[in-house]
Amino acid sequence: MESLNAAFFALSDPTRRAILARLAQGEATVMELAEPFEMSQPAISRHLKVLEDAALIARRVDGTRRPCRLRKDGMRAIEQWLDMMRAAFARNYDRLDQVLADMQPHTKGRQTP
Amino acid sequence: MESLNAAFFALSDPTRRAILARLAQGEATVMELAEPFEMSQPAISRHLKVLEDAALIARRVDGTRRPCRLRKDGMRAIEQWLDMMRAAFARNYDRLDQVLADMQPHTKGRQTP
DNA sequence: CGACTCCATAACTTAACAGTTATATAACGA
DNA sequence: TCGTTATATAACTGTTAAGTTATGGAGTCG
Repeated sequence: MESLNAAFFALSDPTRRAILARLAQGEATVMELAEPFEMSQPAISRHLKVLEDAALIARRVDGTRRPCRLRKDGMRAIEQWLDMMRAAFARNYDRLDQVLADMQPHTKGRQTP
Repeated sequence: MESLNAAFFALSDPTRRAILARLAQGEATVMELAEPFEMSQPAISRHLKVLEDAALIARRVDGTRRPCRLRKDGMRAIEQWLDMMRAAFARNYDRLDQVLADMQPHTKGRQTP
């Protein structure tokens, strides 16, 4: 899925995640979103474009402003992928020995003399 | 927060997601993981390193092989972030009037105090 | 030992990203 | 109309990513 690439990539940036967290509380304009960051407005505009292309936000037109709001499509795509992974994992993970193997702190394996 | 960067970034690549899907079915060596892809072995090794740094996989030592398996830490971090977002969103989005207001670009007046 | 397998690392190239400043557009307010 | 605000876009720069080939080490097996 091509859309997963964009969605996961968009979420890999802390500024963009912060923008999404802000938008979870409701609509906000570009300037309002930019305000908390030590970053130029064009930089924020580009982050917003990344989020929009990932179907994580949508914008509407209000005069000279472009209020942004969350869009759930991108999130849903991610959740579906996670569900799929979880299911596949659970299906093959019933074996207790593998569960136990997973619990060990990441092995360093010292076979080297 | 820092780990979310790495985890989301790791998942933004389709090759890496395919590797994870393969690992959901059980352990696999580097060569086994590389086999389905039209890509050199070093490329796969680097993808594996990205996944490992993101706490999405772990490797163990078995002779000359390095079998990889899924690790749930990275996934869990992502799920927690998604839960947090979902909660924040639901908290501010339950009110139907806001949903409706959000749908209609009705207001054009400024609220500037 | 010597050849072969498994894997990692280095060096390199190409492309994409994240930020900047400067500027353009469009709506608003006076 | 003119100045200001809100936003987008362009052009540029430094950084990082993803792939390649080449190579080397470590373990296995004849």
